[in-house]
Amino acid sequence: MKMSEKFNKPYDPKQNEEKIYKQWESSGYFNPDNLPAFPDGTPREQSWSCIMPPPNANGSLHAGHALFVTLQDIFTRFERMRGKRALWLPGADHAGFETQVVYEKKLAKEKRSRFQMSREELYKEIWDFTQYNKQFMEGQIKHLGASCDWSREKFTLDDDIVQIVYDTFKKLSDDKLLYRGLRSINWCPKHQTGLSNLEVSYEERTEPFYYIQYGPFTIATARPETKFSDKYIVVHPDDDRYAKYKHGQTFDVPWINGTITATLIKDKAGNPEMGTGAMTITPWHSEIDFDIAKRHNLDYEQIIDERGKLLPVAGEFAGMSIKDARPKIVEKLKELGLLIKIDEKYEHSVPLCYKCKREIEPQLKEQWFIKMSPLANRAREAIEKKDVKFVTERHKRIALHWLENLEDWNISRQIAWGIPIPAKICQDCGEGMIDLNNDVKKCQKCGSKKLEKDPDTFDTWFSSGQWPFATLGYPDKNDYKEFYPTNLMETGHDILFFWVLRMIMLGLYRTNKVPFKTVYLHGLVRDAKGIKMSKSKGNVISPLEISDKFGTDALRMALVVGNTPGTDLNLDPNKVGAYRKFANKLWNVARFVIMQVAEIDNLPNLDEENQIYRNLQNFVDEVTDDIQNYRLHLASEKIYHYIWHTFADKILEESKPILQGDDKKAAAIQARLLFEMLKIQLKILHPFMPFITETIWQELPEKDSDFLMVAFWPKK
RNA sequence: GGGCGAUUAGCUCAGUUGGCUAGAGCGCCACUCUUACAAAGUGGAUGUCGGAGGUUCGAGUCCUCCAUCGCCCACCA
Repeated sequence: MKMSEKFNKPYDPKQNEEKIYKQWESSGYFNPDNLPAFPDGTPREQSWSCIMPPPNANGSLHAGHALFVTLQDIFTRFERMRGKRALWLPGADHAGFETQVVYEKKLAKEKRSRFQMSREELYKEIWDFTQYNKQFMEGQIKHLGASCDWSREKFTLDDDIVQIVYDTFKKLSDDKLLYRGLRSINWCPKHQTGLSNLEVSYEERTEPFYYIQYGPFTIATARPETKFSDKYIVVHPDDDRYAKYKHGQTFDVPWINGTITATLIKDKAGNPEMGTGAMTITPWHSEIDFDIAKRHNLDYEQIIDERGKLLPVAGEFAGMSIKDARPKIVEKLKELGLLIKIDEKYEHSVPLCYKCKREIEPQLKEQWFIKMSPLANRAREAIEKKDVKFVTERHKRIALHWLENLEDWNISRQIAWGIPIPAKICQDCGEGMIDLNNDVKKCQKCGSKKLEKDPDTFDTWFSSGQWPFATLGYPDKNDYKEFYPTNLMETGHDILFFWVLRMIMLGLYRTNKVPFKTVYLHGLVRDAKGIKMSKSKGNVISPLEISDKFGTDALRMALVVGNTPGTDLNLDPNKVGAYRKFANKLWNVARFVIMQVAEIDNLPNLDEENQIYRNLQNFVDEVTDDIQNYRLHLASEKIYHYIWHTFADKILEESKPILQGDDKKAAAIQARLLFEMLKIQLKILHPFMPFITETIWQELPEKDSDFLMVAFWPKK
């Protein structure tokens, strides 16, 4: 036997990785349907599946993507080697709002704006943009070694996916879990769309709190600019200070733009602890106020427009932005003698658009809402019964808590980029009607024929929340029957609420089964110093650059070793460098062992009773147990340590005298031992460092499968 | 206002159900170009495991309190 000439030193990842990936791809083994049978000829029967969280098709991969690709690939390769029909299904997400925001930034750079374009033009442009990104992204995922089945790849805007999403929408309506309602929603004045509660972030601010004379009352507010037409004053029914006034009593109140008639409302929403215990309400721009108005059947009026400017009701202030108007209004209140005092140290949290950080301006809008509590209750039950298990106990607790008091979910978005909501809106009475086949011609409520298509699109999470069963072809495709429920959902803990829990709720709702049996949540990938990566800070580490420099295998190890589930990880290039060294170490170990074997003509059989060999088998069992229990951080470190400090440092060193001694038979036996041990080590390391292990495997003079990728996991 | 996590070598972090004479990588010191490997090897220094109590034969690991940092949740006019 002779060593291949390309078995050079040191190990060069670039020379091998791309080539190996192409070989894997053309082998067809990423597709579970093509996997070879067991050595004794029995076919693979047990299935295992994982759906890839579809990356947003709006940019290149970041370190977080590299982490999930690595983790999921490890599990997939492990299960495949254990003889399962392993399916890892890849996809891409149109990522509605997120993508539109990215695209709007691009437009802004080009001095363009979406408000100068038709919806159709915008949609078309973003479509081309995502198609380009999607392709680019797939190449990057391949670069990271992902052994996913590309033949089953899905996009959230594929026709069959959209059809399933529409069916769910209809079913929710039939089951009375969907309604169209006028409600206060989180409106972003910049992006011109409503947002779900999850898409609002809060910031603690200290702002002035104004005490204003309102007839016989003193009210307190942080937002005087909303108060123009306030004509209801609300106090708690049990507030003694106001016991002398009666519910429904009216007062003539000198107000900002003249005298108005105010009505007293006694409602439990009034908080005696807050300010003076008396407040006026602005139902159009506050959810609480709107709820009060509904309870008492009060009038409401829009004060601020969608762009955050004051409407004509503001009189002389009309057309001004809130920010500009506030000090001027305060000035006028002062002139009118209505301003009593200002508390400068009022601390409260201000709702902001999670993308642009502008203040959310609540607006009343007709939107589609999903009633969450029935869905949430089922999800809680499934989690409590452990139909869905969480690898990290604390995320389970967080999940259960979140599911306890879920508000209804606004799934309407006023953006072009997304799945259009299949509905018509009556222009006369405002009734919204589901219209899957474009055959609703007149209003089901008032009979009017003036119907318009609902211009809105779905919240992107409404469609991605159906991803597991939709990608597998619910309800009748073979993949659905075989692979659903999936085994593993691996994703970032930051989208536990956005995605994971929505999938559990919608999955249970649609299929009566949980969408996945186990949830593994990883943390955020930060930079070497533990600072969150961001483009503005300029500390973004590109996984592709790191991979080019150190090799994908090294990057993968750096992402896994010491990275406990759910905890944030600092990605330090030095750490990646350490695993490049390890790759080189393994390379040289393999060279040495193959060199020894190459000098022997007839290798004897392995002595399976050999103690060193048995120790390795025990070690394999331990590592197998770690992987099965999602302790990749331990498994990877142990394998690293075994290969370097047990096998290379001790076993190989102690073998040298035997190998080079006079007893040729003993040398041959020892060579066989080392060779078999090398193969086992390659196998158990393969899920973590697939490229180098496969490269070495293909240089072996004797192997038990054409590709290491489909070799069988060692066991006693 | 509620909840959660972290605090271990100079730095970044592991340490699964209590058994650790506490580990890894990087960094540091000394010596070695010994044909698997200088992207290496051999040897070495460095820690009252945030603080105070407690449970235990035994605690980095469990309990209580405290301190510092970080995160999440919550319709506080």
